[in-house]
Amino acid sequence: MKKPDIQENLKKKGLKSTKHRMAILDILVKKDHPIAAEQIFLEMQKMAISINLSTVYRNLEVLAEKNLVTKLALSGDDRYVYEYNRMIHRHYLICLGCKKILALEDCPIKGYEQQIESETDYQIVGHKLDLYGYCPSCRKNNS
Amino acid sequence: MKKPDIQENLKKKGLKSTKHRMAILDILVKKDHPIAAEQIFLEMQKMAISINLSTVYRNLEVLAEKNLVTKLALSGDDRYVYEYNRMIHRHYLICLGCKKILALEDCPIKGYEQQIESETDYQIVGHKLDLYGYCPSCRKNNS
DNA sequence: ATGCGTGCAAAGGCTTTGCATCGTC
DNA sequence: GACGATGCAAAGCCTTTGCACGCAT
Repeated sequence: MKKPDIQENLKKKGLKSTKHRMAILDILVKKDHPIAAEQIFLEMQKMAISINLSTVYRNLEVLAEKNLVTKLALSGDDRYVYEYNRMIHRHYLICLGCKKILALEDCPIKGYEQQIESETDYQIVGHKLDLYGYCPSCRKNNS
Repeated sequence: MKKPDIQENLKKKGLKSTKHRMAILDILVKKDHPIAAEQIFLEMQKMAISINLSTVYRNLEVLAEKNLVTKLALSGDDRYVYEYNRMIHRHYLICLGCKKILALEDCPIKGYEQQIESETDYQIVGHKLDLYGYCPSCRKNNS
């Protein structure tokens, strides 16, 4: 995504376009998997952008509130990870060896939500599905 | 589950049967949904069992290590929840209104894991599926 | 008797917040 | 110029840990 698009995005949501905010969104847009606040912080340092970790958190909070970013609690890591909200329904495949996260785009439970809705009388608004396992290189090292 | 069974369970795993440990297991066995360490702590106080919160955590850790208990990170709550390990594959339906957790026993993604295994060359060892929505009573109050 | 279990207090890690200052609109 | 954004430091929350004491086997 280009810089003007990001600015446009922020404007639409009523958020100011600061260099910090844009850089955070830019980093997230370029990642195809969720990352922790600290990783964003470190990437910004690499990019020679001076920022405070609490500012990262505050921006992530606002961006999540405006639905530009999604905040996730995946197992296997005890902190939150964040990703750019592509408005695509996604699942994750997490390697228990190296903690690498892969995004999966297809969803096997379309019909399941409806089934549960009728069974429980809940209104289902979403779901979270993560797969756990070992990636090819961790499989080699373990066996 | 009866007290002797719990003791037997602990013994088999090489764990001493202290009154604390047995009470924690007993509480978890009786719950049909996962709860936080603090809730266990509070229930024990109600039962007039004096215990320190860190002891609760330490016991949960050992019990999870021995696979008698499962430690879960569900979204919507920023702390861990624990449940007795019934050796049943389970999913959860979490009410976004009142945070109530319902356990679901059927699993819609049996074949999906295999599909992903062949697609990604990962070795899949498990998955986590949670549904989110609003329970009947929260539906009423919101609408 | 030995080693695991416990209480207490303190530390740890991630995240949030208060306050004064700075930057964007 | 107004109000949101930021840095810094401190606090908050959940969880873990060190150490001395107590209890189950």
